[in-house]
Amino acid sequence: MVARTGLLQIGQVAERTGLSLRTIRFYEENGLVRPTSRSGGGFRLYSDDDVARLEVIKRMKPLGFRLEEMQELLTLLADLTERPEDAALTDRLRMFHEAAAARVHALREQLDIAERFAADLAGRLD
Amino acid sequence: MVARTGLLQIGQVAERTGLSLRTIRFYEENGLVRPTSRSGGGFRLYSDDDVARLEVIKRMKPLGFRLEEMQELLTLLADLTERPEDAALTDRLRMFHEAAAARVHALREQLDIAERFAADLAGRLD
DNA sequence: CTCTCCCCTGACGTGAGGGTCGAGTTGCGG
DNA sequence: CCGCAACTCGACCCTCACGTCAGGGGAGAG
Repeated sequence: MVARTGLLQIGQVAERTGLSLRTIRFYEENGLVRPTSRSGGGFRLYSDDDVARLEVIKRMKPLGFRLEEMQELLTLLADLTERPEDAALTDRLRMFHEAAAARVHALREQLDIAERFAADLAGRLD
Repeated sequence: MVARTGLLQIGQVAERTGLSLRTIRFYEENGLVRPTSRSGGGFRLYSDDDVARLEVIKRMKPLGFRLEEMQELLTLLADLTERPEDAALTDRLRMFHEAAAARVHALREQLDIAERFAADLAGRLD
């Protein structure tokens, strides 16, 4: 039985987020999400905040950022909620937004090409 | 000066297709596109058909097929133009089309998530 | 001839994970 | 308390589609 402390084991986190155990551990190795604590035996124990962080990463993934960049963006967003006035932070965020917009554009083009190719294939099926 | 035989060196093909030299060579290593011939010194010489083949591959890429699958699809399409009656070929093509449609769907979802995330970022820039 | 490109092969690196393994942990039922 | 199934651990190798680097060869201009 899991304690009602709200801490989850990696398997439960995986179920909740749709990420694989391996992926979650991989993110930790790369400094993206460290579990709040460990059990006596060494099991990773995640807080709701940890899970939220993982879910943000999951939402970022389609943008094609690298893990390193996602890490930067996560800490940037955290810093910004603490010091929203900081111009340097805002500038950095603007750059991320531009990159995201560019990526959205690229994704739209890919979708377009993919749709046309699928239509071509369909045309062959007469 | 390049001979007017219509044969292109790899660099010219790269320029024409937007693929990198490395990528073109890699495709050859994996049996996707073999240059029609070689110069005396061993330079790859590509015909227009070769280039067309590369361009088909480029259009397939957003669908996320693996190189092996692209190769199969390319030969399948070639076989189909020769024997359009063959039911086995048509079936195989139908499977490719289904996979393509699924991938298009997935791409659309990714685009959706990406757009929402970009909008979130924009919202932070007030 | 040299100079300057362009091209060659071969080997190793990278990014984001996936698979597998043997060993240790947890916690329930009895 | 013991047994046991389910869960987890770290460590390792595998994959895919290239990028990158090293060391060399070919083509044509001057």
